[in-house]
Amino acid sequence: MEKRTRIDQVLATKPIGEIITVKGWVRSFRNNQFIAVNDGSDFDSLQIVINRESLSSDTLKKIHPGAAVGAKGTLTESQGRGQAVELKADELIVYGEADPETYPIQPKKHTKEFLRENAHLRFRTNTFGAIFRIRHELSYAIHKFFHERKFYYLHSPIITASDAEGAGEMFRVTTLDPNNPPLTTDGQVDLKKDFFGRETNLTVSGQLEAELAALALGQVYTFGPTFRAENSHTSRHLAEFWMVEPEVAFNDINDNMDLAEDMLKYLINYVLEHCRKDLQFLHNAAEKEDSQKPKNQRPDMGLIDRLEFCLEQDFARITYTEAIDILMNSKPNKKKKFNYVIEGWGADLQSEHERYLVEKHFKKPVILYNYPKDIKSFYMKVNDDNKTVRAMDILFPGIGEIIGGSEREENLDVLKSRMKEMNIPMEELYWYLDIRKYGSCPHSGYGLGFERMVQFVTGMSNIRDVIPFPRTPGNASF
RNA sequence: GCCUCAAUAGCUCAGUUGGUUAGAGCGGCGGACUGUUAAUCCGUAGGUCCAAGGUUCAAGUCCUUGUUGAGGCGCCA
Repeated sequence: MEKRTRIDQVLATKPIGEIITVKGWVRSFRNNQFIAVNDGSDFDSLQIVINRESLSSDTLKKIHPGAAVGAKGTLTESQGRGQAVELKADELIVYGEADPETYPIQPKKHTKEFLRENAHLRFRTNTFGAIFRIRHELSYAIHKFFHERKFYYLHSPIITASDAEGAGEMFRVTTLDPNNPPLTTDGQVDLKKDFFGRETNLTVSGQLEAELAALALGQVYTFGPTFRAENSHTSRHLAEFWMVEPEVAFNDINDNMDLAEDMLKYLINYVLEHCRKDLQFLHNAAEKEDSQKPKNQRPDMGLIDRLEFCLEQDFARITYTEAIDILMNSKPNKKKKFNYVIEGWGADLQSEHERYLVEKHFKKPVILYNYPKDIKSFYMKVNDDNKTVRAMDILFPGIGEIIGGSEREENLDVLKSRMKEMNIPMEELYWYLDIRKYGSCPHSGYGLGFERMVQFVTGMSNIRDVIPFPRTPGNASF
């Protein structure tokens, strides 16, 4: 059969009267006559109208949802109502059958949980087609945003030797035989005999490496997989996820917040402009689902309205201290409705507090900054008050923390004493300290959880539904 | 890691105080149908009630343990 024309092109250009060939997968077969074929290039399918007499009954029997087909014929204006054009097929080939007795994706409503167990096939549904097209556009938009601003894409290593970052539990990387590892004379596993001659792990963050590059290239960003061996069971955690980490020399905490807010708005706007059909479907599907819920659990806004609202609003920017004041004076705190009642300054904010600030008090994205130094990482710049550090977290409705970042401590002595306080081994991170020794300067950066961004933009409540093959504790299928 | 809930047909679920042969919708299969929109109509098949143990005359239903899933918390992005 001839080369195919993509269905998105057919629908966009509508070359009526021309003979074209399309190839894709059957979504439905109606009235023994109409085949909805989707090739993934567009949310919409193309209706193929077959001539039953010209097809063998053998071929007809093979047309079922999920089958791969090719059709050649004349594009015509549709006589029916649901579509502008359709393809009158003269030839139809079934490339691959899909036995309806066993094919799990039938034209009916399936739950997200069921489709998650069939993650290899869920791309063929409307919902996941839309999600993964949007995921692509979003990752493209990230590169576009940074490229337009003269950032360099830095490929930070996946395998790292430092286990000193304190960013979470790590996955060990080894080629040693677990049943029979080489031992030292005192009976310990001899890591000198391991592949790299030392203990290695999968990266938990590209930040430290990004800092090295930023202090020469000026502004860089990483965008790659990140691994955390935390035993997290929530709808917003994965063991393998993708993170975007810009790092900019000479930026202070305020520049950092500006960059993050600009980026988030750019991404939201990009998706609104480029993924309209997919977004509209997800918007409608969510609306339908929400209408089943009790009134107090329904969101105030639909998906698209929520995204547009985010674009129009300046994000609220408040210090940790101001946040504590708001929370101390809040109804749920006074009435002890919080599981963790805020007693005073210094308390770590729980997700219920973050959710109150974002969803009840401000009702828009919130940037919290200047946290107590005791609850934050060693590399964050200590303020003059010597009590707080220039950390910032961006909180989104429904998602929680979507970005975490800071201005970095560029003063060698202060950094060293912070590392000492927090038991971070300095010898191992000599290269990180060298940056403060030679040509140190103020610099800032943050990490964006890419899947959390996809979650926000698609309105998916579970992070496992916005990554093709989710890795979570006890699950690495596919 | 902690807490809560769930598991019944391919899917989504119902199944009363423990009581005869386990129910529906969708999907499947067979048939009808040349303007359908997850088509419709008629007919039909389909079950190790998550697993193991226990209580009982009797367990889908009660108890214990385990497995898997969902939600919440912590860790964070």
